[in-house]
Amino acid sequence: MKLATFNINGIKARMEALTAWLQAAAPDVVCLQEIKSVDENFPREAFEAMGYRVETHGQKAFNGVAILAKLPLSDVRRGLPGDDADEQARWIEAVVDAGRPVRVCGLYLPNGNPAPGPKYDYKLGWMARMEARVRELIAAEEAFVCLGDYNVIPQALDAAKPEAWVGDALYLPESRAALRRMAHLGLTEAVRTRLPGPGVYTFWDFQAGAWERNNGIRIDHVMLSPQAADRLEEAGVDKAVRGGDKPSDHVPVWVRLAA
DNA sequence: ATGGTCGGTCTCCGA
Repeated sequence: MKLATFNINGIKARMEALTAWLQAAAPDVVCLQEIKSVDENFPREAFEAMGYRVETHGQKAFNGVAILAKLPLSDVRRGLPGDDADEQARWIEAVVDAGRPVRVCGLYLPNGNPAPGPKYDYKLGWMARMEARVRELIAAEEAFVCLGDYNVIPQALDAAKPEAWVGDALYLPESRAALRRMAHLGLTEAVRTRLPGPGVYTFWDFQAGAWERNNGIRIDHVMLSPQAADRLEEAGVDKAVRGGDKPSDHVPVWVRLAA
């Protein structure tokens, strides 16, 4: 089973690039971030015609996540638990009903800039809530995968110019420590394991010729529960997508799990 | 060195 994550930065603007990649890469499951659409306006029929079930958790103009799956989905949940006042659409999960079921959690972790400040506080609070949900799922001892745009650069080797990110919310010690805490609960970061780097990036800014200069960072991650990590066969980053027509600033990241 | 680009929408904000 192939599972992928792709921050598309706007579904309307990305239909051509996204459908072309889906045809070529043929993931069984893909988690999308920054759909920037309410659920009613998401072009679900286009993906259903390609054989995907579609589950969205959107909002107007910003954020928004979705799961597309060629297999049946059950227990679909929208929103990260732990704060009923949080209206930002950044979390969706569902169980993929394969031969051996896998729970898929699609996430768009807050950017957090500028730091310090209320946006950074929200980021760290969100990560604490995610850790609480991960603890619940670990305790259940089921296979699950948390894929998405984490907006965290784990280590210096995950940035072409780490010195440029000092003081940024994506690279501050507290952000990296919060990500490490989830790893220490038993989650395996798939791309780190299979492509130990350096030079593996998933995001290149639209500005300042970042792509042409290969000034990238690795912030889109796939974290595997112990039961999912047992089944990890392969992980990859579809870097070439960044050089296509009307690209997102992120590229897809994927894993293949044994059936 | 420092300005530069997108997407969605309301003419600026978030990234």
